[in-house]
Amino acid sequence: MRSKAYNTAGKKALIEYMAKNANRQFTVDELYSALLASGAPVGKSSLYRLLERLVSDGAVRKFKESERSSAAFQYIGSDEGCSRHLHLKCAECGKLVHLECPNSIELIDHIYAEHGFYVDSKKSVLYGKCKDCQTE
Amino acid sequence: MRSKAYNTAGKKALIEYMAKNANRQFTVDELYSALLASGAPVGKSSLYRLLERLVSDGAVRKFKESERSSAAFQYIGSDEGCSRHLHLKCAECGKLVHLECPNSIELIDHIYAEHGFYVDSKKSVLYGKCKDCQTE
DNA sequence: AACCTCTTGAAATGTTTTTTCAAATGTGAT
DNA sequence: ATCACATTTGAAAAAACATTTCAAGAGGTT
Repeated sequence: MRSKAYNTAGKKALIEYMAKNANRQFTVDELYSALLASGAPVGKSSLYRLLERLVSDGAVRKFKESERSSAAFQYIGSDEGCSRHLHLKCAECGKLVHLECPNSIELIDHIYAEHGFYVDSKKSVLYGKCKDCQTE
Repeated sequence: MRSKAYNTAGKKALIEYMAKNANRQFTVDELYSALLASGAPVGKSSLYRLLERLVSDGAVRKFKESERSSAAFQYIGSDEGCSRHLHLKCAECGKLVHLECPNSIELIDHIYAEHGFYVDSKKSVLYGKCKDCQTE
C-alpha cells in the first residue's frame, strides 16, 4: 500500500511547468534548470523521485532513446484516452504523436484476443520518423 | 562510410553465445561473466562496442525496461522478417514475442499511408504481459 | 613476412541515477 | 493556531552505467 501523497510546492511547480509545456520533452537536467530559472527551484533528487511517481501514476511518460544517454520525460496528463491509443515518437525531432486511430486500438484488442498478449500502451512507444523529418 | 569490419575472436564468441541463447536477454555484465566462464573472455568496453554495432546492424535488439536500470540485449539474427513485424516483450518474464501477424504489418503500413509517420519496427517494442504471466 | 587497418582491454573518465539522513514542510485533528 | 506525526526535501555521497583513451595485439591483403 502506498503512503499518502502530500501536495508540496516542488511537486506543484514541476507539474505546472510540465503541463504548460506538454508538447515538449525534458531531461532531468533541463527541468532542473527551468525550475531554477522560474524561481521555484527543485532539487535533482526530488525531481527524480517526483518524476518516478508521476510516471507510475501515468501523468508523465518516460522515454529512453538510444541516441541520448539521459531519459526524457513528457507530460501526458490524466487523459484516459492515452491509456488506450498508441504513441509514436519521432527519433529525429522528438515529437510525440498520439495515434488517435481506431485501427491501433483494434490491433491492441486483436493481439489480446488472438495472441493472448496484453499490451500496456502506457509503456509502449513506436519509434520512427514523422512526416516533417522525412523530407530532409 | 563505415570502416571494414574485422572478424575477431571476441566478436565470434559473443555472437555464438547470444545466438545459442536467442530466447534470453542479457545485460552487459551478464554477457561479460558468461563469456569469462566459457573460456572466451571479452572485455566490457569491447562488449559495449560490439553490441552497439550488432544493434545497428539489426542482429541484436536493445531493450530498456523501466524496472531494471541497465540495458538488456537479445539476439535476433539476420532474419529479414524482423524488420517488418512488431515485437512484444513481456515485462514480467522478459519473453520476446515475434508478432508474425499480418494485422500488425497492416497497421504499420496504414500509419505510413494515412498518418505520414514511418514506424521503424527495429526500434519499436510493445511492452505488456504475455499469456503465461497473466494467470498469476 | 611486411604492411596497414581495425580491434582489443584495462584503466581513467564522464555521465546519470539512487541513496542517505537531518531538516523542513504538509496534513489532519484538536 | 498549534500540536503531533507522516511525508518530502535537498545537498552530498555513493553507486551504477557507459564511453573514451591509447598502446599493444590481431585480422586481412599482397
